[in-house]
Amino acid sequence: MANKLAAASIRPTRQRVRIGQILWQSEHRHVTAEKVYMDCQEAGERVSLATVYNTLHQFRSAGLLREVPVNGNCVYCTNITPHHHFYNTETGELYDIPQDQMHLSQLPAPPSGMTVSGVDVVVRVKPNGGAA
Amino acid sequence: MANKLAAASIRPTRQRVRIGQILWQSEHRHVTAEKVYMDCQEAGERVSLATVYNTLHQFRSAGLLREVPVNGNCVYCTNITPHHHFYNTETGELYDIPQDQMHLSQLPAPPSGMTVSGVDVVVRVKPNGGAA
DNA sequence: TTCACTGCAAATGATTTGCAAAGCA
DNA sequence: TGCTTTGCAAATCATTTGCAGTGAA
Repeated sequence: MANKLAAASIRPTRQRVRIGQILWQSEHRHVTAEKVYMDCQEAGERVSLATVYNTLHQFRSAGLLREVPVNGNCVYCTNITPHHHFYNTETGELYDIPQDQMHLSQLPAPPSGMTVSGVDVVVRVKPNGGAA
Repeated sequence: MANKLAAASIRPTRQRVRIGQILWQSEHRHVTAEKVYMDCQEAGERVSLATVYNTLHQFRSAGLLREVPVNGNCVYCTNITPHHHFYNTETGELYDIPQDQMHLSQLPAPPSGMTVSGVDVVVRVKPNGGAA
């Protein structure tokens, strides 16, 4: 983990290493600052919320995390490979859509003077059993 | 305008009618509550910010407005026809992408028990002259 | 040792809410 | 007239920031 951070030019402090371990300990995850903070608490790690926010921002700036464009709170995705999301509008949960399961063709030309820096596709879904 | 609101089962109060006029007075627009509030002020209309927020929510619930999935503040789009957006990551501005200029194929099946209720595509762009 | 990082708590900004007064059907 | 809506300001919620103490190189 320290190497991973160092490779991204981020000084591997204890807090950052721990947060990194929590983020990438298992499968890809979708987290909020609050969630990471709680995970730290549970892991017995003493980290302040402010530091969690700072760290997530740094990780994102360094390209270690992706921010998912969903209204409301900041949600970060630990999967930085190209992919998209299903967004459960009832619960706010996110599920990955592997890139190869979605095809985007005919990307239009951006406004003049602009360069495309990324594309986010959010497929809104809702439980069909829930509301009649 | 009163008819439009009535058709959506929204009681056409003076404030709502005025807000509606401001929203749909011209071309399609992308607005925040704050923006609408300022427009009201300029138009000499006495409406409180809270009412603007409430009204925008109602209009959205009624399907008269679309919410654009961009992190940060709530942005509403007066164009409710299917379309997508360019998102200027430097300024936060949005530009419509007509539906026919973007093709989405192979929409993957949603998680079991879920129904797709909509798809949002946000193409992030940035000025290419800006930062070297 | 030095400068970056962290923690705390207060500050901020956007949005919501409670309650009394006013408006629409 | 009765019930909905509005307005104001205070309350919330998520996130950021200032500053003094702590830690990494």
